[in-house]
Amino acid sequence: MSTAQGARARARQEITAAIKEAARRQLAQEGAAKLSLRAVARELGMVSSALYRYFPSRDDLLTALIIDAYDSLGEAAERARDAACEAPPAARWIAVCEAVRGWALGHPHEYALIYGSPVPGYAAPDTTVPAAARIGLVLIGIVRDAHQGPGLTYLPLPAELRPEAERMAADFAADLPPETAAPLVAAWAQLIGLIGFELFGQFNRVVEDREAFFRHAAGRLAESVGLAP
Amino acid sequence: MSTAQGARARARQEITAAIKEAARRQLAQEGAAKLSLRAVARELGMVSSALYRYFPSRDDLLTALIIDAYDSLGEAAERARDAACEAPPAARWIAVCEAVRGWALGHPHEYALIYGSPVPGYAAPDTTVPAAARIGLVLIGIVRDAHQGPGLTYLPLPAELRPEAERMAADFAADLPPETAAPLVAAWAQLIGLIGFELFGQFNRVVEDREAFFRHAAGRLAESVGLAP
DNA sequence: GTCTATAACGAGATAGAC
DNA sequence: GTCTATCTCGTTATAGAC
Repeated sequence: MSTAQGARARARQEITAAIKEAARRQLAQEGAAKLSLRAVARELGMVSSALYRYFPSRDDLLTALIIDAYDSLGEAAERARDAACEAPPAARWIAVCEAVRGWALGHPHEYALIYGSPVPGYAAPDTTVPAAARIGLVLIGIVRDAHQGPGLTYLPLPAELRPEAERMAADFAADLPPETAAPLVAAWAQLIGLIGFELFGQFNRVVEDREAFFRHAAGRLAESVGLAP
Repeated sequence: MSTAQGARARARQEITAAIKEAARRQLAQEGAAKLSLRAVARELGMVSSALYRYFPSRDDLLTALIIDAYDSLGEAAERARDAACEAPPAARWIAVCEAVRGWALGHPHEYALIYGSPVPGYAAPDTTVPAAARIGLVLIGIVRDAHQGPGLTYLPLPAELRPEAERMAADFAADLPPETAAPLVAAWAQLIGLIGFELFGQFNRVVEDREAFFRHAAGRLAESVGLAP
């Protein structure tokens, strides 16, 4: 009986994975706005109503794809961090940035899904938050290591930012000085901005040697969060 | 006869403007991927084939919207620059950044059109390049003023970035030291990244006081391109 | 209980004849 | 420019296979 349940559960997982895979293909071809359950079902030789056993609605399928993308990106970042665990924090920071860029170049449509324009009529539920936070936690962790180890440099907080900085630090980096909270969040957004510009074509005819440019920018981001060069 | 032609030209311009306005409304509701000439025509009480007198294809309408958006953003940036022409370069830089953010918050769907995910099946033609460059020229101009006036500080170029930096400087900032080229381009991408994160909801539950956070980040971007604080 | 298939709904897009 | 016939879509109700 447990075998039968195991087999059923396995089949269910396989079909779920096949649905998501087909949906990702559709994502690449038509974009998230046009993701359609019927087209996914057609590609799998299923009937559209059968998909509702696996995803209660089209939006739930989208949510699953978003969570998968965040997790895939987070995993790539964590692997890069672990591979560079012997290096000083600034080098580890750069390695993680390059891993994020590498993931984005390898998964452009999933990148667009999570960091591109919102899908009209869709609002990501709170269940996406933990997956979305993974990459942020990796970046915070590197700064934390530097704070507990070789040291962190930071500029004094301007008065107008102090309340917000203290709130941010209390929320997600209670053990770090509040001076680092805003630069960290800004560096995170700026990292994604750099990658998005490359991915979405804004660097065409502007930046040629993208690797060298990005490595340098990532290094300056590391400095901006207080990591010693 | 010249009167008649003038009236005709005026009517044509008015209808063109009405079409773009309706298309922008559609953009806000359905997204760029689903922009359809038919829906635009319906909203205007026209027949879809009549639109082809004004825009040869859906892609041409999209291109016109993109150029308009870049121009609108560029104008906002230029106005902010001119309004702050008495202020020191760093303050002018921040004023321009805040104007860009203000424009984005006021025109989120046009922002998504130019800086968000690419529209599947659409490739922006070269005719969009001059409009897209306007905002960049404003930022470069501020750095140029600082270079010719109060002075600019910059770090030495790492060897691996020198060829690319010299190429970039020769392309769009021949009168500036090559050391500033890469930081300028990076700051431009990072500025858009910051704004995109706020606009697309990544700062939900992370940044509360968005104005203070952004002003601080813009100030640090100014420093990153060598403007004295 | 778990799944797939059929059929249908209301809404909307689309192609082509006229 | 108009009309119609035929597509698409998400979603649900229902029936039946395993």
